[in-house]
Amino acid sequence: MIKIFTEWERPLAACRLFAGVNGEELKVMLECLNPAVRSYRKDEYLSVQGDDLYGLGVLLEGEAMVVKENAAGERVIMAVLGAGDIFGETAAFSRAGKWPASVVAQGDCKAFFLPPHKITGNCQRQCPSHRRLITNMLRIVSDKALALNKKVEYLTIRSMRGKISAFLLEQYEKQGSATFILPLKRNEMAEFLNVARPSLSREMCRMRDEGIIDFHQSTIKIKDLEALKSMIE
Amino acid sequence: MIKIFTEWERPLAACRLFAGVNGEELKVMLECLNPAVRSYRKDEYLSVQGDDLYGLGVLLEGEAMVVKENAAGERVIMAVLGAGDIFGETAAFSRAGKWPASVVAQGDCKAFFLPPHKITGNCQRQCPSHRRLITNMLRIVSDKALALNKKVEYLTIRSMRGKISAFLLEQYEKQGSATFILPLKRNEMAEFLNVARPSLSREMCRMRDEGIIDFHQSTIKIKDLEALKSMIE
DNA sequence: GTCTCTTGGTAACCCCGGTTACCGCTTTAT
DNA sequence: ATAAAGCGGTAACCGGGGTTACCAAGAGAC
Repeated sequence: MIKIFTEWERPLAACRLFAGVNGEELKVMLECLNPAVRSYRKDEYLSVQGDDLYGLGVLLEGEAMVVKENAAGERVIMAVLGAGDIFGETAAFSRAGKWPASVVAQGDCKAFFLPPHKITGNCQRQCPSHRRLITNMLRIVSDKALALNKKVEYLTIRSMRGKISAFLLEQYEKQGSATFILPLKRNEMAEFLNVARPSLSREMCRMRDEGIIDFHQSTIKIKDLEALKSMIE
Repeated sequence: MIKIFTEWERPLAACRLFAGVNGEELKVMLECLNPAVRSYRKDEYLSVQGDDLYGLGVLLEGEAMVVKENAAGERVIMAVLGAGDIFGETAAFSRAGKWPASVVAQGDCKAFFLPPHKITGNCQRQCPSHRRLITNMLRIVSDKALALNKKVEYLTIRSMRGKISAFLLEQYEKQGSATFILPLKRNEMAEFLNVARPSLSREMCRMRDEGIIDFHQSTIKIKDLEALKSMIE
């Protein structure tokens, strides 16, 4: 499968699963792993929540969204994936053999899937970096768990102001400026925070009227940082 | 550290970190890992949210609670630990070097901590089972992530009836009988579901009045399973 | 025994935020 | 260019559930 290596060298090099593995070794390992690349169109499902999971997913091209549907049928955005990102990593190595969430293509996508035993098992050729895969996975899954922890933090905030403030503060810290672009549209942001879209609009406008923030479309400006921080309580 | 092995053989054998490692090998590995055992009294903190994390925790004796405090100061119960359970596993192998939650002793406890490099690094003695530790960790952390996913599912249910129903149904499935004992007191259950305690009482009583459930203290009986299931929506 | 602490049921109040519906603006398709 | 779809602000309505406060029943402690 040298084709995979040459055609998607960049996303693979960026993939955290292969972190610390140099080009030549990566080529050897890919032959060893021998994954099958599949193509998807916009809005097509790379995986469906509840379906049997036979391997860890690696996104080579395009953008996809991890979406969780709860018992009430409400959709909650879990993550947005880009080229080189992996998905299904939590379920692949645990007891449950089902997809805990769905992955939907946001545009045309290409991806491949790796059965977990290809990562944890000893490969016949004894690739020197094979062991590296396991420790990489350990780190990836740990980070994932930590991100979920963060998600729980958001969800346990009871008031909407609190959620909005926590979200804006995180974006502010991530982007480093008091004026920044929201990475999500209103309905996506509402979905992420698990609130109703009109309620979100209403509350954000109130906060604007009170002089705490200012915004225009996706451009947002924090005017009163301290007030924002105190909102979380 | 043979003392550790002989004194806590049972909890260590039950510990998922050492799953698949037989007694003799375990003894050798413990000498290699050389952990320091620490004691705690009831209500003492084994770890404090936000503090620097220097290692993965292993509970040898007693019972402890993993508690997360959000920005609003509300406490949310994340898990209850028993002898042989580990904690801090998510944070230990990720980038963040801080405890994402606190661990509080529910009674007198004993525990030890293992720096992550002792698990992922090559040990000088080349213990045959050392590699096993890493794959065990991978599975443990994956399960953890999946459990957090479950937690997120609870939290994304908007109505209180839905939360109560989901919780009772899970207990019902776990305990296998329509009549069972709730593992949490009312205030703990309220904390777990992230709702106010009086509101929980009120709603449970309504459900009783409607003939869906019946209860007395911690003993609860599901009278109308179908009705309960339909509540989640 | 009585005192105190914990646990859990109850009721009144009222606010936050979900629901619905509508409208104007922007983007994309044909 | 015009239609169609998506996005986001606004307003009225009202109910779920948070808050507070009080009380009753157990559970230890002494």
